[in-house]
Amino acid sequence: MTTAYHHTNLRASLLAEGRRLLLAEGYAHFSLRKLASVLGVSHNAPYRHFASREEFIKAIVEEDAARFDAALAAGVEGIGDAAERLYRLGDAYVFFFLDNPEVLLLFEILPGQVALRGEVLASLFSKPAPCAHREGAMDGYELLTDAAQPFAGRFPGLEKHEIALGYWAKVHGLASLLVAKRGLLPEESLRDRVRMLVRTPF
Amino acid sequence: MTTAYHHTNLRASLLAEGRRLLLAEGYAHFSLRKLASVLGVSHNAPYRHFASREEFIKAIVEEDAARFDAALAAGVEGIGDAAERLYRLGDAYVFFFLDNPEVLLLFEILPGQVALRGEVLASLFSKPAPCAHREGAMDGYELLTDAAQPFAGRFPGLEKHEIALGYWAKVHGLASLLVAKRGLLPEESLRDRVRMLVRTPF
DNA sequence: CGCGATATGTTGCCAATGTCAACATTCATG
DNA sequence: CATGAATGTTGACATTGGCAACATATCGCG
Repeated sequence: MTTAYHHTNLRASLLAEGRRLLLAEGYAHFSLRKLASVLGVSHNAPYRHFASREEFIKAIVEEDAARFDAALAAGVEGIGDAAERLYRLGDAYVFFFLDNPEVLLLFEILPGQVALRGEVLASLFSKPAPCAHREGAMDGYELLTDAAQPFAGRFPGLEKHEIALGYWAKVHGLASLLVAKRGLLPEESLRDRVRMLVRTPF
Repeated sequence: MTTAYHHTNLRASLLAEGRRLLLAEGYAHFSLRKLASVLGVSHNAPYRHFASREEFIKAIVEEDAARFDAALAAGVEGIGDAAERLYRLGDAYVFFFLDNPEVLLLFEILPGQVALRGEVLASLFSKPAPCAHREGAMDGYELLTDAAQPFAGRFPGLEKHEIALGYWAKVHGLASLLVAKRGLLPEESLRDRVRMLVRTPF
């Protein structure tokens, strides 16, 4: 099989080793040629699988985005109550980045991606086309605003929509800050503290 | 003066034009040589002022960090009340990035910088060495935790420190989300809405 | 004023890199 | 087995970051 020519799954190897190299060397110093040489293939082999360096890095990030999506989906699986679903989504969001801080770095590498990645979140802040989704699917925007509903009365100046935004800003900001600066919360009780913060009304 | 040799303030020109190029071409495709040629100097002229491409980009970001600091400082100038100072800091934080969205992109370019830049914020999440500051200076950490004090009673599970963290996460997240996705809030009432959100207790 | 040190800018050079084109090998499918 | 599609290789080229050596301007100091 591995005839020294066909590398039996170069694409996968490139992605795996590429992620490691990318994180080790940093975006600026990462090079496709180095990657190719590490895998023992010619400097142009990667171009049979990816159109350019840029596209290759995008592919790596896309893999992580899929894992991220899966984690969010898993976090709310089987939860019926709207508010609880929201909280679980918040947990999953922060925990995923705490468990995979390098993914946040990768997300930030791609210009304009910041940390709104993931199919689930994509719909979170865009009013969905009416019923364009599969029926059972979670709709991020409705999920958020529904969960925000009970609090709407408590903050007279704010609409439901804005409460949802404020809430999600907190969740996103927590992930961002906690990853950027370790030690803001004691490591041993970190997850409990995050759960607490995520569940603090607004 | 401008004898075609000495460019009478190459350093400043490099920084100004460099920022434009960096934002136009993106981090990956920005090159010192292109910059030099745009300014009509030799490809090595920039190296008389900056040690490397990396250092050059850092210098650009540093300029913005200074402006950012200034904006934060200006935002709380003359405000005595602790809570109001906190809110003003939140306003200034979000507004600065709304007014200068490209700066957030630049901050994110540098690995590990995320958006905790600025001298003011640097102290925000690090317990300051006791009295290592000039007396009159604002101390971010105390500022935050002091302002959070009144709310501590309302959230039994959370310490003052954590309330402050949650609050700042919201502010930071707001800036991040609003810059990443324009149109989340209506443009005309944007600033008022932000002020409202920043002033919502926790 | 003059002169030397220093700052600033230039030219030449090199290795590393992204990417294209042409070619080679293997695989799959009839 | 033959032939075209995948997959991998070699060679070439322009661009780039960065070093070294050199040129010119500026400035301090006698």
